Amino acid sequence: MTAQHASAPTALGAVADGVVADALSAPRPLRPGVDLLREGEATDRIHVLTDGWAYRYKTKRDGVRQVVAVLLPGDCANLDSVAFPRTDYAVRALTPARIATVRRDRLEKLADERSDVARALARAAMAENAVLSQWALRLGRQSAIGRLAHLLCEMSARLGDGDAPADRFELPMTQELIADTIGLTPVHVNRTMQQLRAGGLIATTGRTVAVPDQARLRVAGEFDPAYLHRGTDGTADGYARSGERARPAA
Amino acid sequence: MTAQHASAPTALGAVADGVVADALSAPRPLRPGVDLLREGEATDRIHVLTDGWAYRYKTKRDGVRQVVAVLLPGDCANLDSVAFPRTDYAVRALTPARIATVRRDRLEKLADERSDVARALARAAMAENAVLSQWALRLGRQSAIGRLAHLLCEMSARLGDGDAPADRFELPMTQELIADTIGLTPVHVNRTMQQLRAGGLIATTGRTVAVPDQARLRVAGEFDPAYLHRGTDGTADGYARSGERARPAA
DNA sequence: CGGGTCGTTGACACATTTCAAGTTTAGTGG
DNA sequence: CCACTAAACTTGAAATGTGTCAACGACCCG
Repeated sequence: MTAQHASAPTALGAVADGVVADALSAPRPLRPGVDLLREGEATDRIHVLTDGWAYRYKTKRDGVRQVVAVLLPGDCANLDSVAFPRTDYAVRALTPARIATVRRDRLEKLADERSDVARALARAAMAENAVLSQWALRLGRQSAIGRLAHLLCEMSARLGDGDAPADRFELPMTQELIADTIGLTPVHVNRTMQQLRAGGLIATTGRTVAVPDQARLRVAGEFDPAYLHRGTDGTADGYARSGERARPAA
Repeated sequence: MTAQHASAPTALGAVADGVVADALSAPRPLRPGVDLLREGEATDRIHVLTDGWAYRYKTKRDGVRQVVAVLLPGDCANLDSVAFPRTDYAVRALTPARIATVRRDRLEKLADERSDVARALARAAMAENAVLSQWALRLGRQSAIGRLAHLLCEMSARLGDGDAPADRFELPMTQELIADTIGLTPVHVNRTMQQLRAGGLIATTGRTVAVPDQARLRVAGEFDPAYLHRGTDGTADGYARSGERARPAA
């Protein structure tokens, strides 16, 4: 990796990673709870999280929130600002974090000159798409316990190493934030979490989550990591899928 | 427009439109209820809907569905197949439809040669992202009546002309499909629809929906069309936003 | 030690689902 | 053009998952 500042590979993928990473500014620290971007705000920079956790969220006029992405180091906070300068979401640090940036015009120029950069941008956007679609399924059609299990599976997978999910990880999200992520009430998240604990699906100590049996948690959350697109990457995408088929057409 | 076959502009935007449209195959007809793509299937083609309606959906093992996109003429069925050959959703025709395709390798080549094509792909993916985020907010945090109103606003806006939403339009979706789109039960969609009718927010005759007062429906659905990114486009994005701000940090 | 955030509990309200009929509409063949 | 069928839409009553309200407890940090 030829990165100048960033300490983790970005979500842009191997090829374009070096090029873009070199263009990133030195990371700037951000305190927990502080907004990196506000809803409806215009920005001329693309922000990459290099350390810590952050999240992207949308707010209704009554103040109710929905988290639409949990960001880990390497993730891009506002990828779509490449195309649409004005964000329709806010981004907030969850833990102490560090943020590197590239100016949009610089990234546009890079994308113009190097097609692999442009394609990496497209690819990253499409990967986010897959995650958001999965969240839609979860929010629209899964029970409280299923949604929570699914979220925990996702975090475990993302925090894990390659294909191996983390069997034990720090989850700095408060129950309120989890609620805003899976579309529930904080109280109900609490109760649902107790169900998972009672069922032996997870164990918690402070903010550490332990997953004794990934398989069981995945069943509970109906989780299949394919949508995260973290496999042996490249353009080919090495997941064995079960050839499920849709309901016959009427 | 220099399109060879496609009769409508694609979602790729003005610049790349011509180039890509020229590469599209002649549209092939598709009967309602037939799957264009199945979940987990690999494909080497990008499909563009040229006529009719279609939808993208995901299915849980128990058969429960969630629609993750409603496709109108010009929309791309599987944009992300550019990066990930295997789709994690299915696509099905809702009305008699027609589909044009480009081979992935051909599109990749185009994207490599012409950075405006690559950027149009990225832009299209990011636009889908914005819609999916909005859907997440809707599914996670809106009441039944709000979700339905929001969906109707969205369809009205998309079917309208430029900035002007359609005050009257055909909605070929069954109540069951609407239910699968907004994460409700068909019965409840029915009842919710009656509420909207009773409140004078919509009027229906067969599958024609009339919206007597867009403003009122938009209030009910907490709808702001900005996320659709259909304004005076280009890279600059001409929406006036209200400078809302997030809740103070802590 | 004090104040605040976060987690936990209980009792209750309510939106939405479920189940189980009908009724209307649209399509098809005689 | 009518009879027949299946799909779509409606309706009602009862079950239930999740939300709401309100309080208390645990922990952390200054």
